[in-house]
Amino acid sequence: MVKDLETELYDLAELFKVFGDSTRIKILYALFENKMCVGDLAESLNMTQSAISHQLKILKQSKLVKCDREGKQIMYYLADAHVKTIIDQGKEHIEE
Amino acid sequence: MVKDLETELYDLAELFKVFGDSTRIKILYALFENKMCVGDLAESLNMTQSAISHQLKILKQSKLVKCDREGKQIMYYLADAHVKTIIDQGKEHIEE
DNA sequence: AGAACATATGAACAAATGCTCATATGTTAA
DNA sequence: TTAACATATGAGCATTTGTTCATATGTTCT
Repeated sequence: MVKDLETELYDLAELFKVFGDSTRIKILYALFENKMCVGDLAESLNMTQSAISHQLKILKQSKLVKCDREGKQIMYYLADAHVKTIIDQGKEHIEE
Repeated sequence: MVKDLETELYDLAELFKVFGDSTRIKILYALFENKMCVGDLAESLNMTQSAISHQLKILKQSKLVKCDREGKQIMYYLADAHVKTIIDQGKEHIEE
């Protein structure tokens, strides 16, 4: 799938914008270890269910997380290894 | 330098926020090849000198770029290899 | 010193963003 | 089918953000 450079850089910025929010980073970080449901994420981050759900929607649209329903709950998990790699690279930059 | 997790994740989000803007990504991309002065960046991206200068300030504060004065001009360049690595990882995620 | 060039900066404004609140949707169990 | 639980969603609001405009700062050359 070929895109012109302008579009590619725009999409890149859109992707990083998703990483560029504390709540979303915390969600992703929480999902490093285990998959989690919305309620547990909310409790874990001490935020409302609604706030978390809104952010999960953005993460899902960006294909950073995926989810499966398990009964009443919907379990969220990291979509692929890039997520962790990108965050780790960011960490390295900071820790200098 | 040790930080608690909360702070570390906050700083991470702040870093990615910097990557999360088209103008700044375009600037960084332009600097992949050569160091450039403010005026040339502005012309290259077809934006005003002021707009570019404001964004360069943010990039500099985040230590993503550095600069040296060369006569009347101030040459900007990527601060380190992480910048390119992070952008490349983002690209990989998108190109799937 | 003064003119010309290059960059930085602050205020102001419009657009984007994240949270809250209320409510809708969807699932399970009685 | 109804109640209870789990998640999603839309509108509204306050905050943040990026650009523009005007102007300040800094450098070079005459």
